[in-house]
Amino acid sequence: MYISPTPIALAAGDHAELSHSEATRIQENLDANLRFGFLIHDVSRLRRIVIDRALKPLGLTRSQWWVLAFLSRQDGMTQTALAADLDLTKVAIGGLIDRIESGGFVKRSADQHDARARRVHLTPQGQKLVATIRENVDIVETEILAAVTDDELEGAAAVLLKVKGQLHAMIGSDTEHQGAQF
Amino acid sequence: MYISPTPIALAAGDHAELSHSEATRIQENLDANLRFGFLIHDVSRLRRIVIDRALKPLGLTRSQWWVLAFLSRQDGMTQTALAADLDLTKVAIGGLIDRIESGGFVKRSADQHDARARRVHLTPQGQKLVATIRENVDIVETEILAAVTDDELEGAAAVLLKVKGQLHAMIGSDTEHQGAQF
DNA sequence: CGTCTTTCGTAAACAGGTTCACTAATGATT
DNA sequence: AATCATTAGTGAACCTGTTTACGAAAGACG
Repeated sequence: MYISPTPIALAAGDHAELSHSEATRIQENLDANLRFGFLIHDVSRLRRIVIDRALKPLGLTRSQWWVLAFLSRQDGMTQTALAADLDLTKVAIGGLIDRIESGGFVKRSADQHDARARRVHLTPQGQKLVATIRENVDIVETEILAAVTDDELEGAAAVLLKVKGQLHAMIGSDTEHQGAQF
Repeated sequence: MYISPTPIALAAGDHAELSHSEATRIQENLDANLRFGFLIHDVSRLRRIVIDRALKPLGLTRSQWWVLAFLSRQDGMTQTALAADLDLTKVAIGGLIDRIESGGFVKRSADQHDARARRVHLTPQGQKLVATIRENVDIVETEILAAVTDDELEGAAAVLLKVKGQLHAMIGSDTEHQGAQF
């Protein structure tokens, strides 16, 4: 295992033997990096909570709504196609659709030309719901970002895009698709 | 249920009857907002994947490491205290510690003064591991942010902090604690 | 026409979260 | 001292995701 030459035993509490300025500068950079990671994590988590809470009275979770949203753009997708678009495994999609189907918002049907594939269709009930929910999500999303200006948003988005690109590069070229263009 | 006056039937594909400039301007703002939400979500998800993958050979998950990290700052916390610091429910902490304990990195002990409380201690094995893992996480975190400058990072962090504040306000004053000061 | 490989979906077992309901112990209050 | 509310931790049921393993159908190719 590779061991970093940088002394990081902060947690253990001993960084007394280092030259102050240099050690703290490095440490501060590391901490800034870590803090940014936590910040991302926190914002994402809180956003999830807020949106889920807004959706709860409508009887759907955010993941389930997300599936419906994709289906409303292209009805009758196969589960594999959905999995690719939503960046989930086929197994995860399978379970998700199980639950949405038991709620009556979606229906599976056999593909005409491929006996393995099962195509997923919105029911009329699902079609009705998806527009309503989209509105609710928009409202919440707008409220979340009410505290920042358009310029700030744009700048932050640009930075996050860079980070996302770097993450993709680290994960490897097998996950190159760009995700939702919603 | 409140229905937004803004026409958002984008998903259904009909926005032809609206005056172009006004409708598209509104729509573009909404889309920008939504895109930002997805971006946050994506970056958070990818970051999770990258860090988990780096930690996997060490035999721990990110959540488990995170518990160890907090314990390394303050050994012998109660589960409830851990739950508050990590922003998890007591149940989640309970299960997490079950798994960490079965890995031998942590040990529960009875509190001397409160028969209900169980204090969680790092084992020597856990102490050894936590420093190593902290290094690995730092390395990965630094690599993730290698593509952006310090200034960009700072600016984006400021925006995210605003968003986080807004999210906290939306969730309510019951979740006011500031989270990790790592 | 047979193999051989790939692809679609599912099952099982697990990690990580949630809420709701419960126990047991503590502490406050009468 | 007896009661009553609060707190610490767990159990059960659920949702969301993973990896691994599999069956069944499709496609490729000698």
